[in-house]
Amino acid sequence: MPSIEPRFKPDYRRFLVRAGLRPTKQRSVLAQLLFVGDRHVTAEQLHQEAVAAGSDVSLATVYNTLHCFRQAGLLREVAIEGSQAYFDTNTSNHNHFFFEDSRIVVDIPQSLVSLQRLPTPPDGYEIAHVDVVVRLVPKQRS
Amino acid sequence: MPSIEPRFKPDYRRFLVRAGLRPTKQRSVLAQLLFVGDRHVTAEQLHQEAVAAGSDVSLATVYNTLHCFRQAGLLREVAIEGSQAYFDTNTSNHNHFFFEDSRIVVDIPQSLVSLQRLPTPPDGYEIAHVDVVVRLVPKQRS
DNA sequence: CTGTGTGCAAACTCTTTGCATAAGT
DNA sequence: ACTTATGCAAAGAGTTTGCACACAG
Repeated sequence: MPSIEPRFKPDYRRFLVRAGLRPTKQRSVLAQLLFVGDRHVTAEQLHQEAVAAGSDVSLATVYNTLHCFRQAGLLREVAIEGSQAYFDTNTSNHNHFFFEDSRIVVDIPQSLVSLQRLPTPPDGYEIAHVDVVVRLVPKQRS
Repeated sequence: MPSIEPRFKPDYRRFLVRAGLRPTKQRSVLAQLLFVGDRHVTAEQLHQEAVAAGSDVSLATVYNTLHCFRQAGLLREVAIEGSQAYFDTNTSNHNHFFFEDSRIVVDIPQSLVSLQRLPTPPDGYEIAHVDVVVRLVPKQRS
């Protein structure tokens, strides 16, 4: 039986119910960690945060919950690095910086970049999403 | 001892030498399969093609060779789908369509899309590459 | 010959799954 | 009560690695 800190904000219970999800302790804790602004986390990161916060959620549940949130439209999964999945709490169509040294993902302020024109999708298809990732490396010398 | 079809074009041997790589049989075969235009392959795909072409290269060698080619600047690795790595024989800064149903990657003709302006990279960093992936799903109805 | 590449199998990482237990309504 | 979520451990996919053998120069 996991010892979940019972002092989670009840707001997140309502938040989950509104999204059509059962407000379990684990989901409340994870929601509380996730939806505090625009975040980009891996399952492993979120799991460690939850453990550090005193609630020993299992990694499998973190995965389940992330996919559950994704299906509910609360998160988007972004493919940036080969093997690891990043989950983005900002579900709108926006762009990302990726720091290749630290493997950190951050949003690019909306105004700083924009596509001049979208390509016409091939027949029978429509555009689901446009992902723009600007990959950054440390500058060589000054 | 793998039974490699000995009729690989010697051009690819020179091609590899020019890139600073030892022209082994396996590398020649893989180069011949890869560099016939703009291709986007996974390791598994390329391995199957090589086997189908009669040269039983091992999957490990396909991985080794792909990374070797990437380091030599002959390929670029594109992160599109969570788990699988796609290798792109077009190393220039261009854009991609990704068909989510068939998981196929194709280049977007250069002229069809362009970034209006690139964001200024944060201090100490420079832009290594900009990846634009336009994700396509089958259109709902006609 | 000498050094590098290859093949195999095992290891590894990230993710998913099956099943018994626990929690939500 | 009934249903759905959780936790664990095991399975799974994709990729990497270690080591003996083979090949290129």
